[in-house]
Amino acid sequence: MTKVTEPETLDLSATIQDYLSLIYVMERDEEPVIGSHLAELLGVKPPTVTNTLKRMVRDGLITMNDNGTHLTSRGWAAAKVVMRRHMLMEWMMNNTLPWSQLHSEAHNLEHAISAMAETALMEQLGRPQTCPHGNPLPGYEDAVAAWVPLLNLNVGETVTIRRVHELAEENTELLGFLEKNHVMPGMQATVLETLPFNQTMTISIEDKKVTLGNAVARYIFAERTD
Amino acid sequence: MTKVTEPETLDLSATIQDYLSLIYVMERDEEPVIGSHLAELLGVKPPTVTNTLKRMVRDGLITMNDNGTHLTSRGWAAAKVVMRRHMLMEWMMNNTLPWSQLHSEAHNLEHAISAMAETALMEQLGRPQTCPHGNPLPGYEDAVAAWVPLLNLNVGETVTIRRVHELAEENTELLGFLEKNHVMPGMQATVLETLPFNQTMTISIEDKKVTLGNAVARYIFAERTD
DNA sequence: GTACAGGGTTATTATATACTAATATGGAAA
DNA sequence: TTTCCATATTAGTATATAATAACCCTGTAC
Repeated sequence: MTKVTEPETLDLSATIQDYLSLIYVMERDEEPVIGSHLAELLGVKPPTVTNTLKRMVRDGLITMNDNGTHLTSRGWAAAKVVMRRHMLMEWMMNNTLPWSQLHSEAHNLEHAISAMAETALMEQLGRPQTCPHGNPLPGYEDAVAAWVPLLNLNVGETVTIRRVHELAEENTELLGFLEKNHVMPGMQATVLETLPFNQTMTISIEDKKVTLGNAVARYIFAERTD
Repeated sequence: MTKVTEPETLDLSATIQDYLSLIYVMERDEEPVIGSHLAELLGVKPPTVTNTLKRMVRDGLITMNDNGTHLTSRGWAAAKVVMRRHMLMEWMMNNTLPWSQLHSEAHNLEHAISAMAETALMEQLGRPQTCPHGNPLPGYEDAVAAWVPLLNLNVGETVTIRRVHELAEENTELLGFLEKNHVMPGMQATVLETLPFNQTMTISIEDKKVTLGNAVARYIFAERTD
């Protein structure tokens, strides 16, 4: 059992926490941190991002140089707290709201929960290793490492859906579509057809066909069942 | 069953929501709304209150004139939403945190919960009429009208504790003291002694004596059991 | 009547967060 | 080479929220 050594209190605005969690995901996935991408994802204009990132550098949360933009150790620690709180809030609302709405609800709640509630919830929920979308809690990346994007599967393969990536979670409409079609962790799926030239693939879940765009199929992970 | 007609979305900052709930309690209890009291309760300086109240007038949430400061109908509606969300969040955390910490946790969560989650929780919790401290949800003031302040009781009376008033809830230390001494809704209490000259009264709960200051006893309500 | 207390305000400043408009820059396309 | 696109930045402005310093009422106590 990994010892949790993250800061108890998070004296950061909701805005900064939002920046931190996005940068966290990019860094974790070894993607470059691009300001205009942040602007897009955060729904603000690029100058706002420039400005805010400057404050984050000033406050020792990130560094910016030729090497790109990266979290400092302080930034990592804070970002982990935000991510974990987000995921715990998703679990907390799991019996109250539909799966496709957990993310957006938790996105607000994550900034409002105390360290004490975080700790109590972690226990109460049985120390989960993933969120309800299958994304790993900080420190449990290994638990999801073996799952592969649907996009990488071949026709005929049967798998268990395990994970819908954070970046796909940002799109509530998409989540609703996935939920309606049972493209959710735990469901059994078979690849029926791939149409690379069309940028789509079709899978079958519970005897229903679903066609997914490749951009989406890249962000859904499954466990091979061989 | 009263039909709930409050606005679905609450496009107000956490700050404004805080002002609204304090003013709501004052208005509900027919106390005057005094700016410096707000400053005290909110932990800000009076000029800040002046400023913020001006914005609230501008935004049609309150009126200020010779008649005093009062909620508009829009202000009432918004304040009721905030109050209800606060109380629902207290119930939501009720199995996770100790009673004395529900209030401060919910104080943050209340600004983060969506209308949809509010509705779902209301049902899931069985449409409660009070919060875990016994304060009435907006529209259910009648449910608590018969309860009397401990301060009004006579020596020898045995009652059931029913309510710790919102203004007492603001003091987490006090709540901890009350919890430790079982001064909580549902507990049986007997008045042992009143010392008006000393501004205290002593009650007994579960065979333990507790002495309360009158300022506190005024804010704790009980049900007479005759 | 003076003085003080309680309540409230104005004026000024600061910070975080956002915007628009304009500019810079590196590489890819024409 | 010239143009264009993606990216980032600077300059200037706005709003909500806070602070401090200073001042203004209106009673009440003495």
